Amino acid sequence: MNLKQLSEALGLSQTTVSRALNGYPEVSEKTREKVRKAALAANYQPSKRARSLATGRAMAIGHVIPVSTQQELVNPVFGDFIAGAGEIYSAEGYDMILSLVKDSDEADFYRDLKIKGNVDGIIVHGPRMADPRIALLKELGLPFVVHGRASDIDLPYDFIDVPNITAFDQATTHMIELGHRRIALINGVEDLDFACRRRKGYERALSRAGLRIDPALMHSSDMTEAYGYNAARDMLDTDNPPTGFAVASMITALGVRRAIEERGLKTGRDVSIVTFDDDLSYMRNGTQEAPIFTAVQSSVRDAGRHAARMLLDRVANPNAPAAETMMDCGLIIGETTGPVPKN
Amino acid sequence: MNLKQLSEALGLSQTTVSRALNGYPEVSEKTREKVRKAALAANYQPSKRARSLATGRAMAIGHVIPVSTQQELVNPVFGDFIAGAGEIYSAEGYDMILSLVKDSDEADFYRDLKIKGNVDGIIVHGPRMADPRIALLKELGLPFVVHGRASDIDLPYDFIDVPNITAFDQATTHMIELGHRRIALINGVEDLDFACRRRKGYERALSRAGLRIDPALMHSSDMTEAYGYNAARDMLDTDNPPTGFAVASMITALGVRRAIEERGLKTGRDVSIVTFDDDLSYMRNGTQEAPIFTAVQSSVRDAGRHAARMLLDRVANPNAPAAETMMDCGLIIGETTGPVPKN
DNA sequence: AAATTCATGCAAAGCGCTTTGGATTTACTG
DNA sequence: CAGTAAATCCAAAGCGCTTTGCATGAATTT
Repeated sequence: MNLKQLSEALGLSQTTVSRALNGYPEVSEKTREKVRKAALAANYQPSKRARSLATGRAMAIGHVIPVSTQQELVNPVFGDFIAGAGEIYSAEGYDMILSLVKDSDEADFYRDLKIKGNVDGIIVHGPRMADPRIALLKELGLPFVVHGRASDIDLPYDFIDVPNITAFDQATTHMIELGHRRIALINGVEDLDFACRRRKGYERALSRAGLRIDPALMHSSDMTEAYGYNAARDMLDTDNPPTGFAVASMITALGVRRAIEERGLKTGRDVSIVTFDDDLSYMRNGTQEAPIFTAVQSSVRDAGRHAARMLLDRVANPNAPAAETMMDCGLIIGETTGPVPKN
Repeated sequence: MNLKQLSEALGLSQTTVSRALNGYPEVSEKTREKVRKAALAANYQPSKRARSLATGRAMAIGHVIPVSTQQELVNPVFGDFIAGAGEIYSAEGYDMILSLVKDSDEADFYRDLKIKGNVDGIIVHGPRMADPRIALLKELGLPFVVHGRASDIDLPYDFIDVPNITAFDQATTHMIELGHRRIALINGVEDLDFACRRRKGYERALSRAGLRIDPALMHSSDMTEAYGYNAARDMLDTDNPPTGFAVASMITALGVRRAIEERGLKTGRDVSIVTFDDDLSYMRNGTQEAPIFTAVQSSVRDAGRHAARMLLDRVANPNAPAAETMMDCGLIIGETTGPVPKN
């Protein structure tokens, strides 16, 4: 059933039927109601393809997920971010198009995306320091919102981020206040902007407390469970092990805990952990029960919702001034931190 | 730059240019080469919208991800599955459209998908027992591949699955052979087909060994970390605790381990765990280093790749006989299992 | 009653591509 | 060299929708 058939069945022109269905004022309420009923009865849905060709709007948003070439790692936060964004899209009648792109050939990919015109806008994931994508997208005129931020960029652009510096300052300071002096940082890959900021926050807290920044205590890699385990194990097995860990993700923190427990130590008593917690749906920490990990927490799902709204606004209004959203990020105290042990 | 402009610039008709670019034989190699070069130089890409309207093919595959209404839980395996599938799609020029749908209004959703025509086929995720979606999709004539399987359905349909029964039989038998007699099952939600099968495998192994099937040792819920912890804790705190756990996902198994260690017990010595392991990229178990968890393992990313290929085949050839693919699933021995402790 | 506005509906022109059916040119046969 | 087949290209008709520009008749005003 298409428009033509429906309009013939109704004895109306395609124009009128189309207008009736799309809420244009040039059609009487009586006709509109009649058309609506007929459409419902005939199970009529306008073809997305035809519609978007005619309107020039794709009614779709692209999510471009960079896949790090070495590891082929998919960041576990994407699932929840996308779930959040998807809620908004489907409420607004937008499709979500997902593309996983090797970080090597991203530039071409964006260019093609614009030309092929199958999306109205995109969400940029995993921004790096001074990320070149931002200038490119601006130049292409393809609406976008960055999930995260890219430092050292002059252009104004839309982004939504968590206060990473503050968060890791807070996390580190919390341990400092508990008496910890040797605090390790188990960070993500530091050409990613968020990781860089977390490191800055960590360093700021140490400096404020007059503590030395020790490169031997700072690690940076893809945030897997194994990485957390390995990094923690190596540091714990030295002569002068850290008593606290600031960790960039729950998954990695689980690995850290594994290393701690394996050494016969007790997390929270012998060694403390504060982690960043994206509030992943299958790994809730304190949302339904008492928190396990002491953590700086911010819901990535909420971020997804918010980012989607920002992008749809941008699509609707390309010339509005750039919007910058900062998510809330609170320290929640769980069982993985405690006063530094005396010895 | 569109077809018309390009063809005018070349002094050729749109037909010829289109044919040249799409590899039709009616155009000389010389012309084709000339056209190709011009297209490249002008950065020409055919509009996806227009093309799919003309051809009737959307060049897009839909992934419909059911979101359980209570928990709003996104199964962490989707990320990797989609990463695998995405590789294939992009190699074949297909887009991937993701939709998260509340399991309540799925039927309508599929119907609309077909009518609106924005996908050529879909992957069905999270099949339940006797899942009604399969009959519906057959009836709609929308090509699909099921990730998993739905029991009790007579119709032939394409699916890719892991041998869940065998896998959990094997996992359970492994512990039985180590002397365990009280083995708990920490399963997913059992109206999902895969969970039901895993339970069958578990029960089969127990029965074969002449062990009693004890409902008190069988739990079923959304596979979160907290669920694993809670279920294990409750059972371990009884008078007659299990000495082994068969667990349906790594995430949940992490929770089980947490409960074990918290009780001052050592995993693998005092209590054993065998888990199902989807080989998630951020939680590798034995792929790069010695395995931590004893597990029945099957790469969900590979499954994604394979499912995508199956679906594209189906789209190309709607009347081929139904294809059923069974993934490999091997038991890998890690450190979380050991002989039952004597006491 | 004539002049003006408003409400309602229509025909037709795109949107940018693919593809059908034909026309024209070139190459090949006997 | 005429006659046929093959190669090469083109004009134009869709695909299913939105939207522009008009036409019609009803309602309102003077």
